[in-house]
Amino acid sequence: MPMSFVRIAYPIPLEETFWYRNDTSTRAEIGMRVEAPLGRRAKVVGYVVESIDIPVSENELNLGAESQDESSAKKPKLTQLTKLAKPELPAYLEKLELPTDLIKLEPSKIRSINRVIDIEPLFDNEMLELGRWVASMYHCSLGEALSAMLPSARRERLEIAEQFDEIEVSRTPLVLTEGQKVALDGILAEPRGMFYLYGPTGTGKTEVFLQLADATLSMGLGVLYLVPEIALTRQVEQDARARFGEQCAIIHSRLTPSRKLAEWRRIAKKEARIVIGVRSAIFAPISNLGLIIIDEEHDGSYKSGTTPRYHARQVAMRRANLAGARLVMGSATPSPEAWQACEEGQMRRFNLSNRPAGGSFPEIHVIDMRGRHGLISEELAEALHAAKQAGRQSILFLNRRGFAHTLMCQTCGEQLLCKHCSVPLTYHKASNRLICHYCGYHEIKPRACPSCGSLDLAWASYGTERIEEELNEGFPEMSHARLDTDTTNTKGYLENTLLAFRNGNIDILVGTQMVAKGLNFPGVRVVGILMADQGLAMPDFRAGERVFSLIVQVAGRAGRHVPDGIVFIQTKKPDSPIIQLAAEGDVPCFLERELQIRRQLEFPPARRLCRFVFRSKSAKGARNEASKYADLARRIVCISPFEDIDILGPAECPLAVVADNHRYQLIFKAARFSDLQRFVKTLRHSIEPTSSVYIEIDIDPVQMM
DNA sequence: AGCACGCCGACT
DNA sequence: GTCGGCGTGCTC
Repeated sequence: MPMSFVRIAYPIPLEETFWYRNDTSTRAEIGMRVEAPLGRRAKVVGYVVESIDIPVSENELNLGAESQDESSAKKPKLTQLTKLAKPELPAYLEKLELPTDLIKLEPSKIRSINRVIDIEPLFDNEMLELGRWVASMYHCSLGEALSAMLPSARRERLEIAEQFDEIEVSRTPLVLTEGQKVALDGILAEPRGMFYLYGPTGTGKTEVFLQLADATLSMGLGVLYLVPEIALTRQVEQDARARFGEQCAIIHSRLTPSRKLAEWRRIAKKEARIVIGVRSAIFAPISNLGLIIIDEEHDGSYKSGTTPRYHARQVAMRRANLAGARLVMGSATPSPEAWQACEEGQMRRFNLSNRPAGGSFPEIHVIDMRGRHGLISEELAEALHAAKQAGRQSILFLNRRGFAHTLMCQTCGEQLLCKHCSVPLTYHKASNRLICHYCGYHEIKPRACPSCGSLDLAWASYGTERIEEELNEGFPEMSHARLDTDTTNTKGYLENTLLAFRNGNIDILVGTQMVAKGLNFPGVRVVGILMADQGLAMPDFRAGERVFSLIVQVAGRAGRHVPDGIVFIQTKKPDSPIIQLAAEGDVPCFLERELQIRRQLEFPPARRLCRFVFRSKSAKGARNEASKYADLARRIVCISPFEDIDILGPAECPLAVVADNHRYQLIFKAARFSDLQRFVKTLRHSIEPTSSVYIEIDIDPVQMM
């Protein structure tokens, strides 16, 4: 009986793959899942990534083996796989090239798989290749990459959607504006390539996307339409089904694993030719891909927060390139990365400026909160009352993603920044020190503000609860409701609150990010952005980018259905260019400024980053391991041709302890991405990791917490 | 990752 | 004296 071996990749943080005998009654094939024993575990699910058939039986093979004495005869007959390479063997066997790691293996160690799980392969060659690329790109095992590509994607850390969806999809094609037409024709004129639709909310990007999808489908090609992680997708789902019918598959986080798998199967069977989905849908097994769309390209949910920490935009570029498909992304607030790619000509940009529906942009006021106490200014309070009297509603938005332990001068709004990294320093009360979480720089907390001399240095932490208190005291005649991830965990709360607000039963809606993109309430007149600068206090070079896009998104939404909308941006940093440019809605100017700063400080996209996080139950263990890597990294940089690698740290992570794990980080910077990748691989292969310290590797990190 | 082996603390 | 803490090592 001929022999067959399969190479199995497991979704565990081990780079190695494992060989098994493929001798179950139903044979395992490449791309299938199998259940096999691994170490002390009786059954682990893995993926078949290679298969070898040897057209001789073990007995035949063993003829040449010197197995006189009992001990070796007792071993399984397959003693010498190496013999296959010997010239005495028949010619057809000589040609057989066995994988070297299989030959080296002691045959008695090769176990058999328990069972084959799938009837047909889940991955074809193309998808396996993509898996290999993901593994290499994001420094994880092949099994981890493949696992992330499957819909059932084990526990894909339940992400709480931070926004609810109001993407409006018209059920029938609409007449395009001139700008939309130019974009559509321009994109269709090129058989492939990357394109960007830039335009404020309401300028009709979605309609262009949909007509592109229509055109692609009618050519018999598949379409992938990525949208941000969203809480309420019913609307998109219905509209998309109405427009594309049964050939449309929808993948979002609220689907049960079994429904996700069902949708996935429909795609694999070519029953669905257009997939609308969140980040992980970038791995949907669509054949003959002709178009990938990334809506709200700047959105952070496109970056995975768990291994492999892939960015859907980057995977999309790879897939589009391999398939010869078009890649079209769009946003009102493009990421600096995408903007730069447009400027450099890697991507062709189309600007949309006219609102087809004829909405108007709201009146925007920046309110200086310096020297004031409380969360709601007199100006805003007055507007809230006026809105109530006019029978209209208000939304108070709080950017709670502020970092509570950042020191700020209460008089002038000055923030204490690291001299080397220009990110806010974090105050550690115990040591009375200000620490930089990028490079580890620290200083004693100054008594007075270095800018204005004020002694009123403090860190502020306000939440949505605090606003509610203030509303209870100052606005007893108005009803209000709070919407954030704390309150929406209760089932039905989100839906009920939204309904009540829409029906006008609530005067003021208080919320975090969640309300930022769901402001399509016709009754809303006043939008208050409280502590608009709070997000700037994050020890993260992307803080400005986030604050900016949030304000612009909020303001842009307000003008859509509210002809007389008023937006109040309350801030202690009214002079901040970020706040000012956001208030003016000057996106190109912001991005040019931001790109210049990034070049000066050598942050992305001017340079590429890789972040290592070392976590361990013991702080010492994590710190030592981080130092060990840092030392080695510095030595490698000295002796190897990795001249332009910068090493920051080790430093404690901004979130130093998570779930009893102490965390330290190292950041590597390089001008050339290929250098960074080679460096990271060299570093990892020249060190013996300590098993009690877990290392997370993040290429192009987005969240640095 | 997960599972067992192995060597130091407070207990029937 | 034992039960059990989780540090350490291994997985075809």
